[in-house]
Amino acid sequence: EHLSNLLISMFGRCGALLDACAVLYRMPTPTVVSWTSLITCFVKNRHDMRAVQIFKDMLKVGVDPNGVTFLAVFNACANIGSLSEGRLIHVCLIEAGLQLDVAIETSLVNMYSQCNSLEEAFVVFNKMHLRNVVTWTSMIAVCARHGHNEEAILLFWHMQAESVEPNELTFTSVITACTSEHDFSCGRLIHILLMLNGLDMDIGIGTALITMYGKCGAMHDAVSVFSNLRSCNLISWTAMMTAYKELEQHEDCLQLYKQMHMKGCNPDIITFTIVLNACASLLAHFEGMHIHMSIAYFGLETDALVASALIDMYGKVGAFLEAYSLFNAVHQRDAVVWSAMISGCISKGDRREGLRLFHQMQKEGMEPD
RNA sequence: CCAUAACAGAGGUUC
Repeated sequence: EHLSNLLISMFGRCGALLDACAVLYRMPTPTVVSWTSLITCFVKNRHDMRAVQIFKDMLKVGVDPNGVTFLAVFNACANIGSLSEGRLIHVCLIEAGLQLDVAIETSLVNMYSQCNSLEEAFVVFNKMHLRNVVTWTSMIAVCARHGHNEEAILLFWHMQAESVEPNELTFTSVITACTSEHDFSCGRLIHILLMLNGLDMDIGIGTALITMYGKCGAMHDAVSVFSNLRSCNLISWTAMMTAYKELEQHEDCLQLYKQMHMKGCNPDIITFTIVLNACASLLAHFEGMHIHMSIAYFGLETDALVASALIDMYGKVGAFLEAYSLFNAVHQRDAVVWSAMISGCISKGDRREGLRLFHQMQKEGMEPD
């Protein structure tokens, strides 16, 4: 039956869920490992509701879950985001009377935070006797995601105090918290820690650092991190361009865009909006048109994000015909597309047209913000 | 030991 169990998880990896089920149903006496393998299959293929259902079937036929089963099923609850289901299975866990280990408790923490119950996540977290890097990182990331940045930063130092070694994920999460808090001194301190073990050249961490320094106005530091990066990808290029743009170094932003292009790295929606913003600030009509051509080449003209940046750029440089024709070509107009077009009219001095669009926007069911 | 926990980093208009 070890072979059958392996078969189940193998089918799961291939996405052949029906075959996985068939194997289990053909087994004379499926064990807890068989059931758990099947649940894991469904979770991996994002059929989380079904996974929970299978867990219940398993209980019904009298097979007792073990720790691994709970890991899988808490994962499913986390993906569904159903707090009531999660609590119910938490009760099952307690009733099962299993010896809790750090992995089970961490998956509980994660489940509660994914279900938006930071309080319950903390209750579990605070009760834990042993917390490893995954536990701490999970808690830090969750706090940052919920905007509890000070808490995330405090947790990081607490973790240091307990001599748990942070990893790449830990660092990116806590740096993100520093970014949102505009906490330059903490960010710099963490940067120093990173330089001690060479992780400051890691692309993910480096990108987070660039953004942190950019948001804190420390252009010099951002550039130095960028130039020390082990390698570059689209995200790190874009982060650096964003830093330049936000600190009003628009020429440098466009310069970097050209460099990226020369290195053969293709821009995406986010990159385009950033460089278009830079063009708008510089009133660089020609440069903007050039970028517009690239956007058309990639077929991204009617994307709402890109279109609003294009309309904004054309509006600011005074090219209203272009702005208008783009505006008319966008099918999914969100509030930002409308705002970009309306403020284009206003800055041109055409208040009447601006007002007309404002009313038309409401008529089309778009709420102004 | 046949199944085994966090999966992070760049985002547009106006303010």
